[in-house]
Amino acid sequence: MRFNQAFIYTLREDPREAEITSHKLLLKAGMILKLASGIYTYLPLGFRVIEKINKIVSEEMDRIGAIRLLMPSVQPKELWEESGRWKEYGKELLRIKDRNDRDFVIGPTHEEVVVDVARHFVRSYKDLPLTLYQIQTKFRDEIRPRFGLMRGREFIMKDAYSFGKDEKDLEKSFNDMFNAYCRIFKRCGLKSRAVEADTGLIGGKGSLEFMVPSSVGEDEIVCCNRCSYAANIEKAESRVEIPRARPEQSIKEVYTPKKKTVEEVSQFLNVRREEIVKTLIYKGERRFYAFLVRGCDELNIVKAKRAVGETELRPPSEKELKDMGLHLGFLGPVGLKEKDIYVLGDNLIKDMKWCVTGANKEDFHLEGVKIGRDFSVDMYTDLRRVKEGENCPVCNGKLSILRGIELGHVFKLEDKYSRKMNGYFLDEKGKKRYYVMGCYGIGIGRTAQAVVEMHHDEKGIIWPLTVAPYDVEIISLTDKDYANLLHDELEKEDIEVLLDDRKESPGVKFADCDLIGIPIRIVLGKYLEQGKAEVSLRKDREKRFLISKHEVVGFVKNLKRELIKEIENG
RNA sequence: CGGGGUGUAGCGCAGCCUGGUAGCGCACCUGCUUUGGGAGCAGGGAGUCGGAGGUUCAAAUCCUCUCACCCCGACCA
Repeated sequence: MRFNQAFIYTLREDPREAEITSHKLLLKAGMILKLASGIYTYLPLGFRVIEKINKIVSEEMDRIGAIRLLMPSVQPKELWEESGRWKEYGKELLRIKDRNDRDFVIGPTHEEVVVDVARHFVRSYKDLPLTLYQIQTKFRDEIRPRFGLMRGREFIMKDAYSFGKDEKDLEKSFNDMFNAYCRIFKRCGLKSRAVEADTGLIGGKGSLEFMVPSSVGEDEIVCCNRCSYAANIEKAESRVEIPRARPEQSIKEVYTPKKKTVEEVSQFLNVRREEIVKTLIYKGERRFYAFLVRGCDELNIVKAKRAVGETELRPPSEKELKDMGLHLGFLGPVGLKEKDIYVLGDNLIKDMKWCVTGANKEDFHLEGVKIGRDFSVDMYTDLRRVKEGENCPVCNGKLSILRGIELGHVFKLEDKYSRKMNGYFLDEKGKKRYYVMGCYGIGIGRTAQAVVEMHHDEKGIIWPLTVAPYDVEIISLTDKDYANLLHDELEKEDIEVLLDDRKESPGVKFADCDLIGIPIRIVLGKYLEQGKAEVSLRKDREKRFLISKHEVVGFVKNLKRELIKEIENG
């Protein structure tokens, strides 16, 4: 490909809309163009990267026997009513009407459609297990699109769905998929890490996310320094030393004027934060809940939601609090039952013999409160957010918290959708049974951007060869004829080559080459008089090779092979 | 949805406070020169000043409303 034909337009200045490096670079290098918030055109260069990733993904899917198809992105409401998600999904689901006023959705995911496909054809246990996948554009009306392709509203996703006879089939498909994902991210030049995760809206039991550690990641992951334990903060657990408690006392009301925060109360009453029980009131779809955690802990809202089976929890309004006779800053568990509030306690408060709580009365707290005697808890569970430095729940090692970009997610769905949508088959005994399903996603665009985030320098992108838009860029400074010849020869050898044939100064060509990030560069310039071309790598410009004209093609072929091997060996 | 910010040529910005009919750099077009790290000279094209309404002899500039986009938070496979 010649630059003049390639539709490449780079930006000289930083685009104002971008904040993080990978987003800036994708825009500057002319890889993507924004059309609306969270909606992007993949320009020719960016699209080549997408296609490279798609190819790696489909090769790995094919390797584990998954079958590719393509499902519609516009889907009828009826299907979503069958699964119950027409009601559940909320505003993120883009709903549209056709000319006859019939309701449709733009697919944010394809469980419904794929079950519909399977149930049309798969009636016998002999057809199982089966895994179907597609690579397709999806739409989720995200509340806040951000960081370019990192969190778009329209985005390309590989989604796969496995259908099995039983748990054993599911286990096998799940493991195959897990291994495929490891290979995919490795081949893209990324160091991914699988972490335990909350299953969220899609539901089901087992769930692992594939994360790439990065400071710009939107998720927090908890990792053990000793064993392989790793979990999304939403799900993570830990072991905590519980300090020795004070002896039991009788309950006593104390005057605490304007002391609203745990910190203030702790200082004013001279008690440790661990001795205070913090009461957080939330309103769900069904009722009000009180979540009790130690004063030194924070409530993990995802765990809270899971515990009460609510999809949404919001803090009560001032009026709602007032109506219940409660005061922000002086909330406490004593007497909440009478107000018909469901009380949940974090596991760590269960054995407290003595604590300080709000008195549910302006400017007063209670001391010497004892659980069971002074108030009761409807349910104990893990509600707290894990903190850096706590102990690993598996091996007691130290936990650290880092940020990560979620690139893939594998779920065990079991029969959640097949049951609701009557997706069944007949087993060996002719008995009707529901598909045991798994679902597996990879964000393609997000993966592309994560690669940029991990591989760049101050000059631009440094594509790993496996996902680079081109393998080689030729910068021709003198001899046009030879440049053209070399270009054609390389193409003949299946080397993807970009020849910069623009009438630009050398500086511009070098700068663009570094910005766009093609892994191998061939400069045809002053050494051409000696019959030599100059070959260098984007990742290390210090190393340069002067290669005789007739050996260039062979040399580059070798180089490409080596670069690929390097990536695949990690 | 709450808080903050920005909309002026393809991109990045100045002009707005103090109203007088739009400017800079880059990019683009033409010509000549230049050619190993974002070239020089000369000439040129390009803007409903986000939109609507209002105030005024006169609005990019002042007022009201509105839309879009960005950031933080809430939220989210």
